[in-house]
Amino acid sequence: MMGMLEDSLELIRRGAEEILPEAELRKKLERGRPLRIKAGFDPTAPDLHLGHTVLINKLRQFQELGHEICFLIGDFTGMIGDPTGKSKTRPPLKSEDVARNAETYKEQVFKILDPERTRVMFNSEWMSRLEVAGMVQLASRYTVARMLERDDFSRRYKAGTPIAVCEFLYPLIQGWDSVVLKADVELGGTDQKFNLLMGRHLQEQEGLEPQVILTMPILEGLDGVQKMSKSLGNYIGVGDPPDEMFGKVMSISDDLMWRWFNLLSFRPVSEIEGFRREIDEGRNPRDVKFLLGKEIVARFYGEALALRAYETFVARFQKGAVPDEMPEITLVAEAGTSGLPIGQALCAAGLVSSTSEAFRMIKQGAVKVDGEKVVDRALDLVSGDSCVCQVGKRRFARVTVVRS
RNA sequence: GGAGGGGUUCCCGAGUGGCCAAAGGGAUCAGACUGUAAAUCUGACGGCUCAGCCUUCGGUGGUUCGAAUCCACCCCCCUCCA
Repeated sequence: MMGMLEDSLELIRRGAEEILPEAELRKKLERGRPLRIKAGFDPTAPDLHLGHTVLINKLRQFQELGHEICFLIGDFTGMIGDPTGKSKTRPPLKSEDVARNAETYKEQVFKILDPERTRVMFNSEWMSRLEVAGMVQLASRYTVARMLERDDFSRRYKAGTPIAVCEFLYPLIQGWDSVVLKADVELGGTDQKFNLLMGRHLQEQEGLEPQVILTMPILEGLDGVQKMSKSLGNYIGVGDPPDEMFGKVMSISDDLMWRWFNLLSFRPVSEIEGFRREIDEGRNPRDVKFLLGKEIVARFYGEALALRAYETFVARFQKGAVPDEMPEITLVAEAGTSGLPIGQALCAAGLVSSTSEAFRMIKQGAVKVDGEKVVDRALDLVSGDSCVCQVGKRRFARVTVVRS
């Protein structure tokens, strides 16, 4: 029995940044009862991405250890917008946006979690009943000075960027969720630490046993610098098609690859260290990145599709093949003309954002039609013909021009 | 409530009457080199019917041959005082 406890703690610790206080977690585990594990998600992003999965994978581990997961969707807090890590106030979301986003969360999270052992909840359920008086009372539980201790609040305050008063409510509400749920453990990113601790504070005030907090590192996005997020466009969505998912993994830097291995791979730590040694001894890092790409695609699509994504990648980029699948676009030439000017065609096909950009790309030798570099910006795509248009290495479309 | 400072192209940030589609940096995109890496180098980076033309400098009016630059009012942000 003791051995099992140690094994559980070992698993829980893997990848975690901090467990506060770890002694309390041990005590809770020793009781041998399933714990209520809470994790809150802001319904601002319409799609889950790999950054979210760092935390969700951890939830799943708890689940496998027999604990109960509260997957809390902050549909109420979403109306405020979590200020964490932002340099400026986020515009409040419309309630219909929140609802729609929440639905996609719910659908996607079960790609990883076991629905049987997951309670999906919305904090509007109790928050909308709190009313203004309750809100005021909640707001009286904490002082402005202590609020300003929070990292990003103090930074923004000092830097002179605005902080909306309602942003102070965010941590309070998140903490109150823990009170309502009687959470034993709350998980969050490291940037959530303040909010998670607020839960402890409020639970204690309410005479409850305070929750243990567990923070997970924030996953950097494709750029390797900023945290992965939809709004920064540096993400891999769990719903991305296999080829795209694989390609995006391959585009990360070698340094970032290790970070991703650390936080996303289920491989034993020793195996990952082995890869490092092999690369030091001359193995091409690309080949190790292939393994990471396959593992991640396989997690969402299975081994077979992962293998195919890999093969497609090799064919496409190592052998320079034109992709099998690309958007098929039909464009209409103006009446009385024999075709469509290349600039307009590329723009209409969505390969460039303006005809100005099209001309620029042509000038820079980035445009190919049926594999041939375009040098003449006056070129027309002839009506009735179908051709493969390419801008740069990655943007393709099969364009057919028809007479109006 | 009072005093002062400020809002410039995706971001930061120069520009204080014509030489401004607006310096510089970042981001981004393309080309070269590669491993669709990273780093580096080169170039581009408002739009269009593209050697020309049209629309931008918080908003609305005004002065002027001409305004991002001057004036008036309005909106927003910051700082200090209360």
